[in-house]
Amino acid sequence: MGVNIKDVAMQAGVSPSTVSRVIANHPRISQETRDRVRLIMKEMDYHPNAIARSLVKRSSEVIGLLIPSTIEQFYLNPFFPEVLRGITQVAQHAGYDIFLSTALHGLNDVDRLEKLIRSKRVDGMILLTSRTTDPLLELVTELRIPSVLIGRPFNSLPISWINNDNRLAAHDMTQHLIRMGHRRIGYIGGSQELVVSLDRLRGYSDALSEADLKLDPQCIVSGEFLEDVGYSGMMRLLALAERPTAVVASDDVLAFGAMRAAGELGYSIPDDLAIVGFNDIPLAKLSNPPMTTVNVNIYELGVQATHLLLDEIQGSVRGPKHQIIEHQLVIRRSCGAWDPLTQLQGEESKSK
Amino acid sequence: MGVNIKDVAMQAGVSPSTVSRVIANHPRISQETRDRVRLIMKEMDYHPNAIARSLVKRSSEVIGLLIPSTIEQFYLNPFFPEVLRGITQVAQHAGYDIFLSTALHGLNDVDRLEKLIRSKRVDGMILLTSRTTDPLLELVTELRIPSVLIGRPFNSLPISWINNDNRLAAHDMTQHLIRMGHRRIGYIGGSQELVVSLDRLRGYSDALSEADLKLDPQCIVSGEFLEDVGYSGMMRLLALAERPTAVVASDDVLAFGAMRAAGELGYSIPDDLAIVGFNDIPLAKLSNPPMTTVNVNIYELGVQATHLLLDEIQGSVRGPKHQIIEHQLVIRRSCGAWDPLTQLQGEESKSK
DNA sequence: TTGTAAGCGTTATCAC
DNA sequence: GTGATAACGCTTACAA
Repeated sequence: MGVNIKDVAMQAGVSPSTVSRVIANHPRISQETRDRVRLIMKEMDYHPNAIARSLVKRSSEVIGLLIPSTIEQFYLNPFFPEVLRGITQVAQHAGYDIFLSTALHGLNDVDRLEKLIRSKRVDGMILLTSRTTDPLLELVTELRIPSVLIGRPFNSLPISWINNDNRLAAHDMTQHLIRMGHRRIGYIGGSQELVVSLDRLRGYSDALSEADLKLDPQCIVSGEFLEDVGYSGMMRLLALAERPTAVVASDDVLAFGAMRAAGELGYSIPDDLAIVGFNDIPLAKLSNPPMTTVNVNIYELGVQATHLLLDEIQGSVRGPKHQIIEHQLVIRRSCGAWDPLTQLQGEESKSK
Repeated sequence: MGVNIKDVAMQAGVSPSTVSRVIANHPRISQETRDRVRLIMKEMDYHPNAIARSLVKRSSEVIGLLIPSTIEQFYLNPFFPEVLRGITQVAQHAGYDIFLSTALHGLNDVDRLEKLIRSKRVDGMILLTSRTTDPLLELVTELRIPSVLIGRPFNSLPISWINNDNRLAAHDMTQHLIRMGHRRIGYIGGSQELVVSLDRLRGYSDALSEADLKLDPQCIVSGEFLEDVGYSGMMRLLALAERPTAVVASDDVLAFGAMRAAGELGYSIPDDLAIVGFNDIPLAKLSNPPMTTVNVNIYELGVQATHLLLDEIQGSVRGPKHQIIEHQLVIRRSCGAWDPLTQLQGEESKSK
């Protein structure tokens, strides 16, 4: 049905190889034939078959993205579209397409990933999270497929990664609350299996001990990165005999849930309770009051991850590379540290 | 490097065709050889090359998703991840993967789409929006590739689609405001090129004329589905000599922006101003006050679109099919019609 | 500068 | 039941 390279060749009175060379912009081809073949291609409305091309070139110009199987958590968190936006931006520019691995219902993540890679449909992988024990990470290093992790491996593994300094960010944010006079600070975190959760928790606890505040396990709750978890976590914290006066949530979505809980119970933020989040998702500035959070530059994480991956695919790097993306504390009103002067300079004040 | 079907065949002492049949679960194959081949496949850690398979079968078991070129607008609106969630859920179950078309920076949408389809990398397409004149829609019908539109074609085209009754939904929502006593109601809409915008605007205007309220063009502003547009749109409405007492935003993201503008100017919602949105994104219930909106069942749109597409790909349907997904008004507090009684029954009250 | 021919790793069509 | 063999549409030595 479709017109193929042979048809074009025949029509142009050349061989298929010549057509192929024209497509590939091969240098040693006469301007005349090049023009003629191009014309015929247009006339016949020829489009190369990418599948056939991939088969012989053993590369697909496609980047794979593995969506963790905890699929709802992922899609409901605005982190995902934002990092995807960064990834597509760079991929698009380089002529790469993106493959979302989702097939094979019932198989576990490892098998899904192995199948995706071994089926040769992608040239490289971007992994969107890392866990303390992470078979996916082990698999990609074992299969030696170009890959980049957004996050950091818990154990040392030969894989490239892009990350924030999550410990430092959480430390700075907690310290900010301490400096504002808070002495009892709660923490609502994501799943303890996720490395990012541990790093942020560590920063929180580091800041407390630096200030000679004791770490009370009662003040720490954790679950998935879901709004409901923030909600119920906050309920628990507020039910404590000795209530915290400030709460660090390790994700804006958690902070939203926390604010909702506090609001329903009649607490006023930030007067009765300071709440801060993490990530600076687009809606963080729209909450009421606007949320103090950490801008981790999600988009930039996606961008740099893709650059790193493309470098690796194109063989221009040897060995894994790492990169830390800057973060900024974004002080808005939910922490109670709103300085009207800064409002004159812009909509929000960024420190660090 | 990788082990292929020939290697397996040799090792198992059979022909490649036999191995292929084992993979395909061909019925006429002896249990004995089947078991032996399976064993060898495991031992050699063989994984079929999907590319080679696609080439000969002329199908990829991949669904294409075209991201409109106004990429930011898309990613920043939670509609996207939510519909993607529905799509992946069904695709995954059917063993299909998802391809996000993003490549070919600089080419326009039409060329991108044509290239994607003609390159044979996808078996079918899901289109995420429709415009009043939409070359993409024309292209997919012309190329006769299985496709489903989420939305509806503006002009009659032989394409399957899934949609809400957007006119009715906007009508009902506007009517709801009218019944609450509002006589001057503003409208903040998405781009006029989008069919969904027109349908919702139509519902709004229908409701007004049914109530013998005149349609004032001054009261209607439109732009992209971006928070900023809601913000500036609201500013404009509030600057009118005769201010509206209620505003219908044709998207929750617009409504968020509208609420932000009203908040900054010191209006209290819903006391001074009622604001309602559209779509019921996850964060709508978290706004302050919680947002009255229309639940259009985004996830379900994705699910049904994919079902329809798979039916079409698998050839089990002839001719385009259409389907309307139910919507529900979700009455929260931003419209001022909060009935404390309903709070006892659940977190929100749904009518219709 | 261009053509010939041998793959790339599968599946499908015949035979036997 | 199983095995040759010919596609699928393209790229790339190797020749010319």
